[in-house]
Amino acid sequence: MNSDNSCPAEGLLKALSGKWKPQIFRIALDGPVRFNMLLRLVPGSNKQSIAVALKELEEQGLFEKRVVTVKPLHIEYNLSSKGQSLIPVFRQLENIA
Amino acid sequence: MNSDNSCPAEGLLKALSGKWKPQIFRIALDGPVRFNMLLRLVPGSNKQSIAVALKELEEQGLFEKRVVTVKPLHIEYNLSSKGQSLIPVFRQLENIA
DNA sequence: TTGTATAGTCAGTTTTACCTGACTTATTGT
DNA sequence: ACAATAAGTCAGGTAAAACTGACTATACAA
Repeated sequence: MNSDNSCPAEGLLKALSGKWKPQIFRIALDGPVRFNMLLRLVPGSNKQSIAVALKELEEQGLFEKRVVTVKPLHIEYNLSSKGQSLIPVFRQLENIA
Repeated sequence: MNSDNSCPAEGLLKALSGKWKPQIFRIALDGPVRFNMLLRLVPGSNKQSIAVALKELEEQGLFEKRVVTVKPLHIEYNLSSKGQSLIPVFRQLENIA
């Protein structure tokens, strides 16, 4: 188990690491995301990977899951306040890259 | 191969991802780092992992390797200018965490 | 010349991450 | 009633990341 924290940034970096989470987070900047939507939007992705990524982003407290009880009844994921606090960081990374 | 870049931040996130790179980067904020130094400072690490991490950080252009030709002749790694541009981002992550 | 320190490499194994295809459950639309 | 869409789960397999222990090479120091 890793909670050594001599490096506080480690947890957040891990929360955004992996093959799909950066892309998913990026898309979530533009508004709520949904499972099948991501499956369509993220080229090369698959159900399992999207599901795992969404679960981890939620567990890490960056996304919030909610059931939307309108018309065709769906589930959406929004940035939590912690997730939103990452927006400027993410933008900064885009500038540097 | 992944150079899709619909997500510019992805490369930098990857460059700081993995079990050891965040800690190593964090230490490098305080000044030049060296192989055996990291082996001592990073608990639970091992030669191989440190070597791979340093190589990747260098390849990604965040670290610069140089041979220091003084007395006991050693090798040190410093933040490149790109690496330095990540400092405020890293600090921000520490604040959010 | 024997030993110690630095800075690694290499082969083999284990652990973690990711992928695939089949299956599920609930809610709609025709 | 039948098919479609949304949002998944599950088992099994492959690929990537990390770990271990043994080994190498160069420079000093005693």
